Amino acid sequence: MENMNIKKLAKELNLSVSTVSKALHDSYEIKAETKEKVLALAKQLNYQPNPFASSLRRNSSKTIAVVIPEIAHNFFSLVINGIESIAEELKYHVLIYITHEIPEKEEQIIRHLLNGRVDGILISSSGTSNNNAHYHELVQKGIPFVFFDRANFEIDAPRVITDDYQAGFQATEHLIKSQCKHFAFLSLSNQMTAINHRKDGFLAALKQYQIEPSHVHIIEAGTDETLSFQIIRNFLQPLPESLGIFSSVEKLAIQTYHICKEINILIPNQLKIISFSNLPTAALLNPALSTLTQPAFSIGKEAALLLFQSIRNKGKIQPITTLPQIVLKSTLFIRESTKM
Amino acid sequence: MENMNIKKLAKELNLSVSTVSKALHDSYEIKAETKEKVLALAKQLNYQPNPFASSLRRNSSKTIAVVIPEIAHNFFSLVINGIESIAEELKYHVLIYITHEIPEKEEQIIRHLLNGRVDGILISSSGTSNNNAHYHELVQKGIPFVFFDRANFEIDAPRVITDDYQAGFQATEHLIKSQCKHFAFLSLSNQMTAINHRKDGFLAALKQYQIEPSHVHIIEAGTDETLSFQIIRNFLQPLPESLGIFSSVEKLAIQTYHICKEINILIPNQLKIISFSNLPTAALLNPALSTLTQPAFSIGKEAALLLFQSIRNKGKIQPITTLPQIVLKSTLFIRESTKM
DNA sequence: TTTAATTACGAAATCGTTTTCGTACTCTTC
DNA sequence: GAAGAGTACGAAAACGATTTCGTAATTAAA
Repeated sequence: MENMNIKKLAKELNLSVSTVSKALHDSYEIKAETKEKVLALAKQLNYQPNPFASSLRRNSSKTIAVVIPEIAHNFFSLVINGIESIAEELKYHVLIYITHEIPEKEEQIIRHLLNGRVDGILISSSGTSNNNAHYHELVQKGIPFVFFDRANFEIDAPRVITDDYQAGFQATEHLIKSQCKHFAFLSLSNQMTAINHRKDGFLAALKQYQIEPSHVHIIEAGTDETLSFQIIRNFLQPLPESLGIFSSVEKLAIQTYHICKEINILIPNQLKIISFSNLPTAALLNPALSTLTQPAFSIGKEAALLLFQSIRNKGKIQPITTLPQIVLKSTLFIRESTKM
Repeated sequence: MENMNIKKLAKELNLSVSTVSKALHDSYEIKAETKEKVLALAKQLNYQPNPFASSLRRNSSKTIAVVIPEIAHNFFSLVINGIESIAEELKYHVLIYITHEIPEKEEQIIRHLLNGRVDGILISSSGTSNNNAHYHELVQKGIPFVFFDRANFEIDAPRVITDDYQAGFQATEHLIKSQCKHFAFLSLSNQMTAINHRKDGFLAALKQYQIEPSHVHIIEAGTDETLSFQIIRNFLQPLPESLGIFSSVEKLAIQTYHICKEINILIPNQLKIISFSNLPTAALLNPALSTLTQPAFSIGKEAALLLFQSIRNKGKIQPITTLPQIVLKSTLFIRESTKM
């Protein structure tokens, strides 16, 4: 009795394979009595259908993929939590792929997923916007996908994002009102939509308050750890007067903290800093870090819901509707790192 | 040309399906010229074999599962990073399942995976040791699995763990030498092997230094967030004199920090604390947190390597060998939270 | 009583691969 | 030139489910 399968089950029951299959799927063709017998023996013999045979025949995998730049990152792991909460409920399986912020890696992963292994994909893009071919291939193949956080706006796919522009504006306004004179925006690259929206908000606020352009600094630190350390350190030496930093991602804020500790810059006296972050310890840092916190869990949940909606609608006639775009709000937490 | 498959490919090439399949797998039966033609057209038409048909026939899925208590947790996400690094190299896919620390959930997940969806499983157990039936079923079905961090020692499966006893001893010794008088161990439950080993090390150190048993406190805070907050808060009021806390997990240490902030307990003056933790911001906390840091990435890597070894050996005659158990060392970082 | 519909099941095709055979054909070798 | 070995391919049987179609047996309708 090494492996149970539907054939053995049928033989044991003196029924045909098709009858058993139908009984297991509660088909109207099978009478209640037979169904009960089948279910009972299936449970007793611990029968579980072979998922590959099933997927092959049905052409659906009950599996989705999550493609993210990194996983050891509070934001993304919280998003996964949200995704999992929905997937688990719908009995879907979740495959994880990590791009390590390498666009080519993302392309390769997406291209691989064209083979039908998954019914849908959730993507937080690592891509530069100049190569969208792989997304178009997904569209062509009819594989549903949803962007979250880092969306590609040139692609017609549903997305769940946050109010990055407004949040950026708000954070910057806060720095301005905290009497900063110089303003720096810490960015990973100028190719990521979410980060660019934050930057736009930053710049808009500075413009509105008529900040001298020479007092505005855009620092592109990149994704390489040691390199970004150097870039930030260089920027801080010599230290601009009354500097207010708006970090677009948590990692760069933490690096800035480390550097300040190392070269004895006092926060918030000499430098104020606010950052996008989902750090559970933001309030416990020395000094407590002011943050813009994204509703990461909800982002995951909403993105998953959108994806499953697309999966369900597949094949059906799509009503001419506006592209689903969900915008969630980040929350501003003012703490000591931006104290006057 | 909706979906490419091997049949269409064969027709296009005027070859049989079997020849094409063999050519794609570089079989010696096919001559070089034919192989080239097949490969060329396959690439041109963007042919990718259907993974389910392949898995069904080969009875292998090129997929592993990772079953963990939670994901929004520095330790586990770093472990996943390690696992992914190996899986990616071997072109395996990684499914993630989260138990939320619920043993029944773990059982259910494992039982589901008996259907052959994955070639192997990496488990950090949420289980109480009194129910091992699902592990035995895995053994019976011949599905390889490896424990990491939270192992079940009653099950004969390879495992990757850390030197929890020694680390616990070392941490406690450090607290003793920092002039603490009372000692508390913060635990999630008394059912998790790794945590119990840490506790054993804790108790052994206290015994060796002849600490009065009435000065030793074991706090089982449980996995529920609000409840554990209360339990810790209650313990700290009134505050035992010269208290040294050894937290077996990061989360409880962070909660302790929050509580101390709230009720104005000064660390390290009134209370010293050291914790197992992979927090990237441990050194930036107020005060900087002394930690025992597990080599999380390596744990993931080693566990994955063991698993793939088991997968490869499957079916082959197992040499009578000792059960693979890899013990990695945690690192002690002494910081301000345990300063005299 | 005949016809039509309904009920409950089974045979067989199908999903897209992989793999086991079988077999023409060429090439040695004695 | 007969036997044996090697080369290069094809036919067909798996893998384990799902689903279409067909059909006996019963019931309902006319």
